[in-house]
Amino acid sequence: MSSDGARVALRATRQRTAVRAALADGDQFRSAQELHAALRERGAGVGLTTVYRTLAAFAETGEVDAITREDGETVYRRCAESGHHHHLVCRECGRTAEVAGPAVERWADRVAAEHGYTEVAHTLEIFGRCPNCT
Amino acid sequence: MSSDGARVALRATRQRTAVRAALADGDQFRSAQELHAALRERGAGVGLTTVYRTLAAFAETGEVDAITREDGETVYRRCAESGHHHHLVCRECGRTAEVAGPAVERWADRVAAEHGYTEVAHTLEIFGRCPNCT
DNA sequence: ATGATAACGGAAACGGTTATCATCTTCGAA
DNA sequence: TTCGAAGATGATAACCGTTTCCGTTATCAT
Repeated sequence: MSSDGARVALRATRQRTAVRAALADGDQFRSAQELHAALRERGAGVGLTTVYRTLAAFAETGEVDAITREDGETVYRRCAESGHHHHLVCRECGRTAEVAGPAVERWADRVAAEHGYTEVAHTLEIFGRCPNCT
Repeated sequence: MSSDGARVALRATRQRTAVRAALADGDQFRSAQELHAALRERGAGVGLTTVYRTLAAFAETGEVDAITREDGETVYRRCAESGHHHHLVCRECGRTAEVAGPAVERWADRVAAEHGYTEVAHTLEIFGRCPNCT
């Protein structure tokens, strides 16, 4: 059980700072490629590879939320709430609300346990049309 | 005189029959590529493109379940239960159980309504390690 | 049987993501 | 302050599942 990957602090680099700054710029979910383009525009060039690595690392530590959209692309946003939560996403404009559902977590864990499953995780996203777009 | 855009029945082709037969062969979720290989092995050659198209069409009509795994690959299985349900998937061997969670459906709808969202849909998959693989 | 058109399928393109590997940076120990 | 090992970077090249392209073939109502 030496799987506590987030033990060693990440080194402080210009690139990681830049990615954080870019993330702080908005509260919408954005793809790695969009963030890469935004960084290039503001003059803080960061390699695409590094953007991917950095976002993956941030997601690992919980510093950002990462969700996989229906088309398979992964998008990131700095986390408003800490801890486990889900998202209510407008399929028109992308507006997102974070929602917590303790009951759902318990339900998922219980169902999995009833079937004898271990190391349980789950994905849950709610899609709809937000008030503005309705 | 159809009252709406009810879909025209799909034509009966050797390929669609073959894909159905391949799906009937097991009850695990399989990828389009796996099904394509299985079809080739049993001598019923079906183009990869056609396998993709056929599976997408079947998923559209509800004839098969399609879920997107954590790595982004889409996998298919013929549907055991009709109606809305979710899946408990072993991330090791792919074994799957279908689970219904009326309470979760209600929760999702309620949360979305509270935020003013309409035309609500949701995705929910539970991943874990099944008894055999633990 | 016939013709309109749905379906097919091999090849090439696509697009997001990851691997490679040579080079540069960080940071703690001396 | 200096030094160097481990960490981090990034341009490029794969990778891989999926979709598009488009000429050919099969289906089915008439």
